Amino acid sequence: MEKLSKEFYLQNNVVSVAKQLLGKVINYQNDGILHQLKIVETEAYRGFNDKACHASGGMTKRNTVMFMEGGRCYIYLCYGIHHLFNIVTNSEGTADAILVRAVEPVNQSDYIYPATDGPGKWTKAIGLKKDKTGQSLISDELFLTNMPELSDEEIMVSTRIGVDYAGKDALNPWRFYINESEFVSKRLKEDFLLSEL
DNA sequence: TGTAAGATTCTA
DNA sequence: AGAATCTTACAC
Repeated sequence: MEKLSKEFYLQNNVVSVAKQLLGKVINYQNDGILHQLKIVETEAYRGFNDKACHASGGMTKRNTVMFMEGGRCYIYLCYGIHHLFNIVTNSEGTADAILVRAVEPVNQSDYIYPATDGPGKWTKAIGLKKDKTGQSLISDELFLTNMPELSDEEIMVSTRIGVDYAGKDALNPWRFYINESEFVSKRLKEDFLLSEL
């Protein structure tokens, strides 16, 4: 499959890119194994005007990579335990990023993996940790491959999980997931299909 | 140097 | 519903 190019990550609408990422495959070379995981759940975080975003208070040591040019990963430690993986998008100076909340193994033999139905779970399953933050997604070690775009009838829209502290911004419908996937981390009763928007 | 708060997960 | 667990950010 074709590797996603720099141009894909440089798009300036992070909410749109979060939708486009559904169905695409994360390829991660680790321990001599090429892990291939299909993205089934994402959340968009906007650098500007989004209190839920780590960059809303400006640049810090942790979030510096979010301000860099799109096409890198931003991985941080959550609750002292979980390594959460984000895809940085847009041009340099704009701190947009997309959290990958759930994936499913591509190959049948990969189902030996531990659970991959949560943002902290899937990174643990393949040994992807915060020491890889800033890593290019156009590298041989870590990259995404393209897949046919999904239709609006297959995509569910939702509010983002665990960001109540963000007040009004917590209401933004910026979480997306593949409805038919068994690996989605959480379903809310108010979620709806993108085609019904 | 001290402290409060997590983009979560697991258990009771 | 509550604990686990520790880095990060920011106040003093």
